[in-house]
Amino acid sequence: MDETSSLQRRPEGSGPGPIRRTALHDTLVNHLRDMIIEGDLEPGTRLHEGQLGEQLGVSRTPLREAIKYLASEGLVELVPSRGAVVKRFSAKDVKDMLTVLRSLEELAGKLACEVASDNDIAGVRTLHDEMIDCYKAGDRLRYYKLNQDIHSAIVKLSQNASLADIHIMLQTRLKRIRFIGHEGPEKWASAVAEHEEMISALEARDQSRLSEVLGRHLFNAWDRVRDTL
Amino acid sequence: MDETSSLQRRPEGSGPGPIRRTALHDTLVNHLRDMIIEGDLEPGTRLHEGQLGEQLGVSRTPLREAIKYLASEGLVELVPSRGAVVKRFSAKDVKDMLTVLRSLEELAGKLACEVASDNDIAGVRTLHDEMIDCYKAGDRLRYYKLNQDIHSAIVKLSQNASLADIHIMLQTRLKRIRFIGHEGPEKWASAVAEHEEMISALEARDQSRLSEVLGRHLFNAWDRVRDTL
DNA sequence: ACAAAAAATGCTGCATACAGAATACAAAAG
DNA sequence: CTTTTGTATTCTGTATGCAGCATTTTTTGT
Repeated sequence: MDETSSLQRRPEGSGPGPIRRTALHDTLVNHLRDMIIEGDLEPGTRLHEGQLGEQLGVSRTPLREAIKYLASEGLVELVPSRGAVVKRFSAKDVKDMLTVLRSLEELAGKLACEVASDNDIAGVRTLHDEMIDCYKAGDRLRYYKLNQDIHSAIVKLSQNASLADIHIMLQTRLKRIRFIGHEGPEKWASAVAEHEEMISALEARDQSRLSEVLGRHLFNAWDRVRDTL
Repeated sequence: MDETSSLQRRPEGSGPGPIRRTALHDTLVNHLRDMIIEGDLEPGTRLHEGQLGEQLGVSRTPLREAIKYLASEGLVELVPSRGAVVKRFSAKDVKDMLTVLRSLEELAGKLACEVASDNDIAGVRTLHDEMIDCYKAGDRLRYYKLNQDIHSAIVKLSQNASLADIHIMLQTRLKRIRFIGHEGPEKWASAVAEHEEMISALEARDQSRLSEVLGRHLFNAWDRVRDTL
């Protein structure tokens, strides 16, 4: 039982932490989500309850609950009497998602310009500067993460919970795809340029310009991955 | 065991149906969703596994799975060690949802004008005419349902699966609210007028006009329910 | 009589057990 | 050699049982 690592209820006094230990359900959901996003579970793969449960050191019951949760999130598909399989997205699916995402980010941009505080905007600027550093240093992984953080941050500035929810959901579904699409240097440069524009538009609280840039940015993103599908 | 009706696995040869009988999971999810929407389970209510399960004639396991599914849908909230409670939406939450919904419907309108076939548009017209009949007959319940159907139909015309998904999700969350907001005659009339405009814009494939009407329609919808919160 | 501690109750969280469906395999017939 | 049918295995779907946490009630001390 040495290989069945890391997911079961924390054994003992795990630190003096009065920190509310995250429920197993959440842990499982996050873990499975990551496995799907990172490709450990490829699209079309059947989620084998017995095997997967043993592998994670959890019994079938909480595992099934987590799977149902993910099904509602749209990451896996439930087939009656046959369990769950990792959902496969077609090129059109991806394009459709990006279309919606674009619309949502345009909305978020407009709202953010209206309601965000100067302080919040400064926070985004900080993220942006960090990201630029990563770009210069060629640190793709951290760049990628900060990139996403910035988009999420702008959405948060809109102070619309529902918008943020859906945005995260779509981002999650798309993460798998973007994980693949590693664009070349020239496209990367243009993406960075778009980000520069975004920030300055945000700081100027220029609704239409920010909205336009966000839209263009995502449109280009589609252009960057369309071939890889 | 006479009162525990109707949800357990179909007893026997239930018809000669080669129809794939819906899995219990789906049935449960739909049932619980309806109970929440229709107010059988009010916001803040704890979903008592034992009691609820007995009431529905199902054991706790599938019930818990259904609850997790609904949690991901955003209808209930999971509280660690305390089960699930029906989520309560604040006035701002509703406004935020309507803001997003508006943006999505505007997008759907634009797309629909581009890609929908004449046939599909005719189908929406049919629904519309039916709805008008209900309006004239004062049949609020059917009017309400057709109203929603029309909006969903327009979204479907956009042929964007992701858009449709999210739209349904938001509509579901809002159903509870709309269930309450019974507007007066004058507001009802204006809503009908807006629908007239929608249809004619759609038939003319006038993107910007359709988009504008859809947006205005939802804005007014907010105006209609804002006091009731 | 009031406050604090301790016991008791009820519910959730997880694991296990059992039944039914689907699939894979094997044997037999064409 | 192919096809079909019967059987065996495997996995899902559901029920039940047990342990731990939360809350409420009771008891005890001042």
